[in-house]
Amino acid sequence: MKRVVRLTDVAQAAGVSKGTASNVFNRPEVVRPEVRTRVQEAARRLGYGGPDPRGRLLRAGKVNAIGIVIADQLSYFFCDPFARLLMSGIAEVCDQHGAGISLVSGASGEQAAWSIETALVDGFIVHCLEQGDRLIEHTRRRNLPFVSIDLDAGAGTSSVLIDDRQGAYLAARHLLELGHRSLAIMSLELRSDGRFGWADPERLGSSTCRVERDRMAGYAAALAEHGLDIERIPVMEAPNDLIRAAPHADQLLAGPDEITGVLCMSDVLALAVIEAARRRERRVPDDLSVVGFDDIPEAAAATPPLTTIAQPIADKGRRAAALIFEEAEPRSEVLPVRFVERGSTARPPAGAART
Amino acid sequence: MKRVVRLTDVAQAAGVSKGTASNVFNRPEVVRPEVRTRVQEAARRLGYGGPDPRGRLLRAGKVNAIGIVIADQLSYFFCDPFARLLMSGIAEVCDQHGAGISLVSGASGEQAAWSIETALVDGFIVHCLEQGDRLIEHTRRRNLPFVSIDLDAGAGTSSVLIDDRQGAYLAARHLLELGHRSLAIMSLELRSDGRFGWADPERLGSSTCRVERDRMAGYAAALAEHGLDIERIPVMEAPNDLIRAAPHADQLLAGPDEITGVLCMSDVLALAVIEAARRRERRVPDDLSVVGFDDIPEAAAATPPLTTIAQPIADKGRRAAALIFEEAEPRSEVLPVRFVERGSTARPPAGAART
DNA sequence: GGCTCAGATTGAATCGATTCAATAAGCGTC
DNA sequence: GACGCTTATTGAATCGATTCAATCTGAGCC
Repeated sequence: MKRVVRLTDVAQAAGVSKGTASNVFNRPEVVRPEVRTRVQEAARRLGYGGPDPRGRLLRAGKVNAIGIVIADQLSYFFCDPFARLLMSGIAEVCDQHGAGISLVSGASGEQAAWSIETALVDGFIVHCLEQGDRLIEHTRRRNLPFVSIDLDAGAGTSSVLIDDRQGAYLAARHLLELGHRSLAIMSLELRSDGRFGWADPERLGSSTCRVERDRMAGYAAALAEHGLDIERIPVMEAPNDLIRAAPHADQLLAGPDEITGVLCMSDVLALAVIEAARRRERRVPDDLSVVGFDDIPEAAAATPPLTTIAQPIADKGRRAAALIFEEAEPRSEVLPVRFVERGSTARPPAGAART
Repeated sequence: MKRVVRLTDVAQAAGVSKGTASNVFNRPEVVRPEVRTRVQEAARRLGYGGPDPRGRLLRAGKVNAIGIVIADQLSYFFCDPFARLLMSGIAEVCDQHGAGISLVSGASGEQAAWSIETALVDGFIVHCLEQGDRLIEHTRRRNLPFVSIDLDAGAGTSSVLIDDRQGAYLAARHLLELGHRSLAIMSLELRSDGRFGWADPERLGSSTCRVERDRMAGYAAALAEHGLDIERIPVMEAPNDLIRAAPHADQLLAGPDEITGVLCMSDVLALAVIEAARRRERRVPDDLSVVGFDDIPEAAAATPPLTTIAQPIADKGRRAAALIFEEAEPRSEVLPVRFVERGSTARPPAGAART
């Protein structure tokens, strides 16, 4: 394989200096037309691919792209509805600024650190529920502007958040006001250890993830108002993915107590529960009420349409990207949540109601 | 703003040479523990963010990311169902190779060339229907491995394709065999000039886009077998987007002739037609048959579920990415298409059938 | 012809790292 | 104490471009 053509080679072939050759490509107007064509001629003859961005980059400094870090595989970006909406918000703002997007996966531990350290970007947006602190730490080391989404990055860094506690509170209050007393919680991963299934109270308390902790606290507050103790409520932890959540949803509904309402920490989990209910021939909402969280587009289109807590997902992305480009002082933005009542919740079946 | 800390600064502060400092970060095992900690100490004190990838890159050569070029805005990646599937296939293979993904938009002319020229990637995958040649040309100049999807890039470059002609042929034959004779075509953009609406035969012939041309040829072949001339068939050109296609779908159905079947060049267009039919109170498939193309997940979930031509979209992405990483001789791969009959097609209404 | 001045071209310095041949240091042996 | 051997460290070369002060060129004018 013959060596690749460099700017120097072109300059030499055209009989001009490197500086002039560089100008031909970057400020063609300053070089005499005949010289310009001579250089272009030489470039074509040698098959020169234009100034190598690697060299240029070093001098110019700016990459003109921002990196999005997630804790999952890259394919997650395009499969998960939440991630897609978030990304389209980010992409919108990047389009406006003519910046590119680099996707960085923090999936495998070792790899993650390296991916973040070597990502060629001008700034980072970090989004992840699990593993957040680890990735944030790596990202912070890069000394680049960065914004975290749904992650409390501590002082000195920007973040875009919602009031998860309030959202969860509204969801739980809704079911309680309908008269439900036999509730269960379908939870996202509480600790980043890949263990799913029934979660005991000890595990609830020790959750390392802010989002899950706050939502749990919101549920707890609403329950307490109705004299219920969250530690007495069955909590099932499941991966946020329709397929992998299915067995856990089944297990939840197969539990000993007859549950009349399920509080789900995401719409995807809620849809999994509805699916599981269908398999067990329990009708939603007549036999079982389900509340989601997020309000992804699939929520409104589901049968029955999902009662859920709406959060402005695309806005989250837009705001995060905007914060990167603003280069303003680090600050946190909290976006509003909203309760959306649709068809997946109703009063509990007459027989099951108890005070 | 104080200047950023460089490796040199750290080396100096720790009283070692630049070479040793570099080793501390890249091959820590070769430097004596006490020196190592001394350097790490200095790095921490100065707030050094680790070796700057820009410098490293120049020396090392490899970026460890591939670029995906599209003709649309970046947000298209996350909105269009086809693009999403394609990307998840690409992402899967990238995950396996531990490579990142950079999204490159070729949306605005000027910008496009620059984005491609300056993208920091080891290779390109180009996907676009319109504007293909222009983008391919820019990409080829980079002298990097590249693969085009759905685009005939000519000899010397790899591409992943499907047999568009055959797919379209199968779609048209299906409607014709059901007895439809009053057909219309809902077409993707035939020329990259942003003009939509009724397309005259002259425009059909001069299409600059391979995919559209081949599909049109497939339709024409099936029509010819039943003695019909494609030039006599109304063709409506529309943007491939549920919302922007709506007015064109309306216009198509409002046409003078009573149409009983619509051949759509994509599922998105087909869904737009079904929507338009619903608005005009024409029942699908009883009053109107609709055939799509692509078989996106939404096709099976639609009401009625869409009869369409299935193509292996995620596989296209997987194969394209694989070709990049293989670094094999350029070659073209043609993936299979398959006719999928669902609920959006039926015999034409009795009154409308004519021979 | 000599002088001025604007515009074109040059060439050295720079960006921030990695690499590797050469050197230095440390250690055991005879 | 000299010799070889291993291991650690150094320093210069390199990657591929951009930038800018200095130099060169040539036209216009007196």
